[in-house]
Amino acid sequence: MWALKDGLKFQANFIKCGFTPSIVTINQLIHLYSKNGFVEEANKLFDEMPDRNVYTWNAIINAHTKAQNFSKAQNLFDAAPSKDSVTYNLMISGYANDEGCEEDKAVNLFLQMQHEGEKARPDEFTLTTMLNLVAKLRFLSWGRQLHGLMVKTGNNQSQFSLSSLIDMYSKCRTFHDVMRVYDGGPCVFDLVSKNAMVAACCREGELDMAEKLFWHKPEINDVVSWNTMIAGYVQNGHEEAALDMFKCMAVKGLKWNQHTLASILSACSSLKSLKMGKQAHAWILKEGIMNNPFISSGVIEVYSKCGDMKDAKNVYKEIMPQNSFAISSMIVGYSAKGYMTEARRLFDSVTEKNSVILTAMISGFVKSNQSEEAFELFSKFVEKNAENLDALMFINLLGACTIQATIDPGKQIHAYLFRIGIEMDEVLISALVDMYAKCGNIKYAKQVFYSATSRDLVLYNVMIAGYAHHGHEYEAYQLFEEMLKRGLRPDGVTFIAILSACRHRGLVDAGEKYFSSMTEDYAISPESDHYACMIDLYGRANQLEKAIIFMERIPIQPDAVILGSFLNACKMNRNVELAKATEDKLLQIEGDNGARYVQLASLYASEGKWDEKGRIMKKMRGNEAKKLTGCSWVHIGNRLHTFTSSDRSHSETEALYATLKCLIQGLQVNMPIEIEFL
DNA sequence: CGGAGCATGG
Repeated sequence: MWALKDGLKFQANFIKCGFTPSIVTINQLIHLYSKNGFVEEANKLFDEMPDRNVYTWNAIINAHTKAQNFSKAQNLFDAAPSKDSVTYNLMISGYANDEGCEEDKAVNLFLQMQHEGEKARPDEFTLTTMLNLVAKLRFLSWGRQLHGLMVKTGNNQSQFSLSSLIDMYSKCRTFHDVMRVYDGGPCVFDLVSKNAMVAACCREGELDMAEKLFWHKPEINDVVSWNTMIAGYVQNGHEEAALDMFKCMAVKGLKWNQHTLASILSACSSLKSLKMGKQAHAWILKEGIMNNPFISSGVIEVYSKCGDMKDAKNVYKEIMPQNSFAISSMIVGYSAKGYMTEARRLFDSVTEKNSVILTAMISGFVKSNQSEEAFELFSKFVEKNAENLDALMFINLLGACTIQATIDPGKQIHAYLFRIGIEMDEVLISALVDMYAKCGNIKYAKQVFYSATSRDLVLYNVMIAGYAHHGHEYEAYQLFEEMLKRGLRPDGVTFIAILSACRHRGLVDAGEKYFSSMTEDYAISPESDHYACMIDLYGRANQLEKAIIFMERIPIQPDAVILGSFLNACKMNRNVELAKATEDKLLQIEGDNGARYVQLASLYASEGKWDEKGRIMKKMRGNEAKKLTGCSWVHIGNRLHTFTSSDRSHSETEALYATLKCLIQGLQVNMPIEIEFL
């Protein structure tokens, strides 16, 4: 192929001499120009050609699809006197890779192609492009059909089809099929297929396997291989390993790029490492890659996660355009610091609000315990923007219901989900089950759980926790067994749920059985929640001696969670001496947590040791520990009413206290009570 | 003379 300069020279010459080159030559020139971004030049050549063949049409269509001029490309496609597979493939790949929502056009062209017969039969190029598209859309059933067609037409043996199939099955979240393709493939993999396989393992959380593949013939690894591994570490919470790989890349003489830095920024955010984040930021500025939206939002995310909202804002002001993820990071950052006014102001200033931004604002409200605002914002938004809703936002809203323990908004959201026909995946179903369980309706939780077509570990975990929460320990055990039968491997969260089930009824034997099964059968190392559960269990079963022995055997430094449980166990078993010793340790760790002082104070009060209680309360004031005021609340209609102790601020306070008085009197004389609500 | 695959966000 010519260099661009030679092409231009050649064209100038033939114009000067009045010589007309062959179609093939002009086709090559059109191709050369389009590859270098000279679409206008290519167009001119095309327009002035006396004769054209199918290559000519393909070259000019290619020029326009690559320049994202789809209407022009489509017009040329429609006008082309003859079309072959390449003509179709160009259009399909153009629509498939477009950022807009033109995917259906790619699918329609693919379907149209089936009627073309010999002239334009779908080939390996068509099938890999289509696999790429269904991977992007996560349409597993279409992917399977394309795989079938590939096998039928004998197009499943090349490295291209191999990598596309691995990628498609991996992105459609069926690792089982990835392995089938991998095991059925050839002995030798090219680099792209290898990289696709490493990425698939990382996506599945199979890091050991990913590492094994990566370090097999490491000399062929390229920047993509390294980026894949780094991203895999970050996504699986191994930020330190990612940073090691990042440094190692430089040693091996491989150059970092935007993908590398995007993952590294994400690692810095997770580690809350402002220092490393700033170093990455400096490198990014030097390389001039701030215009990449992944990078700019990543930098903002670092500052915002580290709580440095001043610098986050400075960066935010500099970047243009401000993409949704940058805005979202700012809102989340403000919310985490409790700057809800700033968060709201930024949110209101955004003219084009999409679901990413809305979800950030809603999640900010939920996390700062302003569930009412979250609901209000949602209903306001939903009126004018009903099509722009996604699952994550509903998961946040359901989280708000769970925190408030208010079932009515939860039910409304559930009904709404049905009405808009959103895809009910495991995550959404889990959020619904959790909401119903924590809002007190285990029956609905169960119904939703059994309505799910497939159940993953998280879904089992929330259901088991739901049963435990409601004291249905038998159902919890049964579900745990069912989960094992279906080949799911329990994790630490499962055991917290199952141990809680034991704890509620003081079922010591069962608890001990599950606790040892966790460490021995599943090699899960217990965390403080597990230890706390066991101590609580012994406490409730009035077996303080066992709790004491258990405490001594805990291999980790007891933290506030463990000591808190132990203190409760002492309280339940009326061992004030031991409680006092625990108290000192606890206050050493958590001197600023007011709730601890209250816990201690109530322990002494229950023993009638008023002097001790006074001593603790004094100590609390001395340390300026603050306890959040406990409150009760009730949802009526669309309003939330909250009440704190001896609170008379409610607008209906007189009527409320009158009703309360009436209720108390009714209870005292043991009479049926009739109350009319407003 | 042409067309395809792997790595980065809530």
